[in-house]
Amino acid sequence: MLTKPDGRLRFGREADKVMAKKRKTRAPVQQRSVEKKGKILDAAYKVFCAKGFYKTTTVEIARRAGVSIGSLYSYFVDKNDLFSVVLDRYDSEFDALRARTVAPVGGKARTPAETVRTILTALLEEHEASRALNREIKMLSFSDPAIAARVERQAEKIQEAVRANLASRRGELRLADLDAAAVVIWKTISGVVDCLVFEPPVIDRQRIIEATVDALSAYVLK
Amino acid sequence: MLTKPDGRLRFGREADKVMAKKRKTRAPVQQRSVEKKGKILDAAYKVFCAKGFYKTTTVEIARRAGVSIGSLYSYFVDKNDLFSVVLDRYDSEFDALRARTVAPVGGKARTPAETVRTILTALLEEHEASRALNREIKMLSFSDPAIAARVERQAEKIQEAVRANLASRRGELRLADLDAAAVVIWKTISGVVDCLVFEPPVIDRQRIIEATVDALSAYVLK
Amino acid sequence: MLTKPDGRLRFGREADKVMAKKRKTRAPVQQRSVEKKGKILDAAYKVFCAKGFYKTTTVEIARRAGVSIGSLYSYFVDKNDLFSVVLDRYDSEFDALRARTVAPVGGKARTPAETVRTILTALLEEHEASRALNREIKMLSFSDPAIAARVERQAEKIQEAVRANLASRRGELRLADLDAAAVVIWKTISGVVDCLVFEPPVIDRQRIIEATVDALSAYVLK
Amino acid sequence: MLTKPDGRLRFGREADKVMAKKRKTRAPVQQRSVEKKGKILDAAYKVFCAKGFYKTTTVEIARRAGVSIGSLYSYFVDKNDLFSVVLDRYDSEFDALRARTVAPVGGKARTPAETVRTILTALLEEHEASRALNREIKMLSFSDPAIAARVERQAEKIQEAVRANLASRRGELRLADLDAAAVVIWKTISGVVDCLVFEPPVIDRQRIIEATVDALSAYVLK
DNA sequence: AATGAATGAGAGTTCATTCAT
DNA sequence: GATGAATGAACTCTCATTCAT
Repeated sequence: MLTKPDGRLRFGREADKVMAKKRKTRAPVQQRSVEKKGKILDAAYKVFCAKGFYKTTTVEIARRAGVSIGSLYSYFVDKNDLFSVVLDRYDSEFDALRARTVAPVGGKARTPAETVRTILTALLEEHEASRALNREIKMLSFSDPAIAARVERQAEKIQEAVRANLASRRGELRLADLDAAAVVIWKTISGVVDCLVFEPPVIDRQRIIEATVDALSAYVLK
Repeated sequence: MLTKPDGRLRFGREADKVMAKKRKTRAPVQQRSVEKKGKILDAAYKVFCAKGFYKTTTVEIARRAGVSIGSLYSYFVDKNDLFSVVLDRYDSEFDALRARTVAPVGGKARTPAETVRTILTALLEEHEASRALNREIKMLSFSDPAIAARVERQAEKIQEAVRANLASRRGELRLADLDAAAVVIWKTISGVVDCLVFEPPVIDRQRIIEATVDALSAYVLK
Repeated sequence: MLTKPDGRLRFGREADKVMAKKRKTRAPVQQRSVEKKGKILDAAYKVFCAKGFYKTTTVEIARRAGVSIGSLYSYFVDKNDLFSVVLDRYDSEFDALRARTVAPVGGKARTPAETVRTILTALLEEHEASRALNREIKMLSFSDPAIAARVERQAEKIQEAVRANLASRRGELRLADLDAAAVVIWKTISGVVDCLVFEPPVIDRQRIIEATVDALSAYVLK
Repeated sequence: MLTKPDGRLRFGREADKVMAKKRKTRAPVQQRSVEKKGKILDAAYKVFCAKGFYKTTTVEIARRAGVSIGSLYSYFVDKNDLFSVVLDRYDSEFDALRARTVAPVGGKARTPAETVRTILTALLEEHEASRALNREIKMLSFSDPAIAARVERQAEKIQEAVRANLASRRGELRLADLDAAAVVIWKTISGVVDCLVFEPPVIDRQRIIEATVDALSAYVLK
C-alpha cells in the first residue's frame, strides 16, 4: 500500500507506521522495572484525575513519575495505551470491591436494607478514594466509544450481581420484573453515589443514605 | 478562580492562562448580526455534540456556520465562551421543559405515579433530541468545574421543583425527610434516563419506565 | 474500527486520524498565496537538495522560506507531501526538456550524432541546474518505492522518446532490436551525464562527450 | 571536514556534532569476539539492506545479531562507524570480483565482446546478490560525500582496469581517446547493470545484454 | 565483559487566536 | 465589518547513545 486514500505518495517515516503499529514495550520482569511501571501508572493516575485526559501531557506524567519521557514510552505504546492500563488497573479494584459487597449474600441472609447500606458505603468509599479518576472515566466515556464500552462492561457486571442478589431472596419481595428492578435499583444507588461524591453537599450525607435505604426497602419488600 | 473578571466561565486550555484579556465582542443589534450569531451557535451545537469539546476546532465551527473564523471571534471571546453560550441556550430549553413537567402540579392534583411518568417521558424526549450535547456536558462537567457548576445549578432547580411537588402533597406521603427524598427521587429519575438514553438497551424501555414508576410510588406513598 | 490490530483500544487523537487523513490544504488562488507556496517550494527544494530528505526538517524549510511552520502546513499536508510536490515541479521541467531535445525529430532529420549531442548537452545543463535534487531523488528512489515509481515513469517516457527517434530513422541504422537499443542508448547517455555531473572531473568533459557521440554513432549507424 | 580525526567517515546525524569523541572500541582478538563482531556485521548488512540507513535502528541490528546493544557499541563507535565497516567488507568482495573479471585479460586474448559479456555477467551476479546494499550505497552516496568518495574510489579502480584492458589490445581498436573511451564503456556497462538489477524488467534481460555487447563491440572494433 | 533500562534532544504536526487587507 | 492567511507555543513520540549493575 504505497499510495494514500487520496492518491498521494506514502514514504519516509510514515511508510513505516503503515506496516507496523505493533511495538515492543518492555514487559517488566525485573524488580526495578515493575516498580518503575508502577510509578508511572501512579503518576498517570494522579495527573489524569487532576487534569483530564486531554489536558494531561505525557511529559508531565513522566516528570511526576520521576522518569524520562523515553522510559515512559518504553513501557507504554502511547498515551492511549497508558490511559487504558490505568483503567484496567482501576477496573480490577472495582471488581474486588463488587466481590466484597454486592455479590456475597450467600451465607447470611442480609436484609435488603443492610445490603443497600453495604453497597452504598463501599461505593462511596471507593469513589472518594478515586473520585477524580471516576470523573475522567465518565468524561471520556461520553466522547469515546472504547471507554464507554469499558464502563458498560463494568455496569453490566454490577447489574447482574444485583439481579442475582434479588433472585436469591425472591420470596420476600414484591417485585414482578426482576430484571427491570435490578436496573432501577442500580441506577438509584449509582446516581446517589455520584451525587454524594461529585456534587457539593447540600444536604447531610447520612440523611441521603437513609432516604436511599428507605426508598429501596419500600420498593422491594412486600 | 474559575470565573473570569467578566463573569464568563473559564475552562479548556485558557483556564491555564493567568491573565484574562479583555475583548469587545459585538452585541448583535442588527438583524444580520443576530442571524449570524444564531448560525454560529447552531453550528457549534452540532459540532460540539458530534465531536466533543476538545476534538472540535473553531475553524470547523466557522466553516459549518458559513462564516469566517474572524467573524466567529467577533461574536465570541474564545472557544470556551462559545461553548458557554451554547450551554446557556440549552439551559433555557431545559428550564422550559422543567416548567412544563415537574412544576405545574398546582391546579390538577396528579398522582405521584403520573408525575413520575410525565417527568420521565419529557426528559427522555428532551435527551433524545440532544443526546450528544448532554453527553458533552456530562463529559466536561467531570473535568471542568465551571461546567460542573452549571450542571449543578440546573440540578438544584429540578431538585427544588421536585421538593415543592412533594411538599404540595405532603398529606398523602409516608416521607419523613422531604429534602433527602427529593434528592433520591431525582437521582433515580435522572439515572434511569441516562441509562435509557446513553446505554445500549438491554431491557425493554417500557419495562424500565414501569419499574421506576412502581419504585417511586412505593417509596413515597403511605 | 475501535480496536487496534493488537486489540488495544483506540481513542483520543489517534481515533481521529483513523477516519480522516484527507485534509484541506489551501489551494492558493490569490496572488499572495501563490507566491508563498512558491517560496516554500523554493526553500524546500534548496534544503532537500542540500541535506537530503531525512536530514531536512520542516521547521528549517519554513524558516528559509520566511514563513511560519503553521503556514507551511497549511499548504502541504505533511513533509512527504511537500517533497512530493517538489518532485512534481521538477518532473514538469524535465518533461519540457525532453520535449525540446529527444522528441522533436519531426521536421529536420538530425543525424544520430547531432541528436546525441543535443540530448547530452541539454541534460547536462539541466542536471547542473538541479544537481542536488537529482541526487536526492536518486537517493530516495533507492529506499522508497513511491519515489522509485516516479523515477521509473520518467525513465520510461525518455526511453519511449528515444525508441521513437530511432524508429523514425530506421533505414539508416544497423540495429536489429530497437527496444533493447533504446535501453542501451539511454543508459549510456544517462550514465555519462551522471558521471559528468556528480563525479569529480578526471578527464576533460568535452572529450567524454565526443567519445559518447562517437560510441553511439558507431553503434547505430550502418 | 568529512573524515574524523581517526580517519573514520562522518555522516548521518553525527556529522553535525562538532566534537568527536574518542572511544576505545575493542579490537577483537579472542575467538569469541571475532565471531561476535562478525554476527553484528552480518545482521547490520541485512537490516541496512532491507530498510536503508535512516530507517535502521541500532537496537534492531543488535537484536538481530543476538547481542546486546551495549556489546554493539563496544565494537563500533557509532551507527556510522558500523555502516562504514559494512561497506569496507563489501568493498573487499567487490575488489575480489573485479580481480576475477575485468583485470585478468592477460593470458588468453579475449575478444572485446567476450570481455564485455564476462564483466556484465559477473556484475549482474554480484549486484543481484547484494542488490539492497548497492541500493543503499547509491542512496547514501547521493547525500553523503564520505560515502560518495568510497563509491568514487571503486569506480576509479574499475575504470583503470577497463583502460588497461583496452590498452592491451590497442592494435585491434579504432579508438582515439582511450581514457574517454574507458569512461564511456564503463558508464554504459554500469548503467545497463543498474537498469537490469534495479528497474522492473520491461524487456527481456538477454536482449539487453546482447544489445550492450553489440554496442560496445561496434564502438571499439575497427 | 556484558547487559539493556534509561536518557532527552529533537522531529513532525496541530490549532486557538490575531491582524493586515 | 468581514476575511482567512499567518502565527508559534505546545504536544506526542523516536532513537542514538550511555552507564549503573
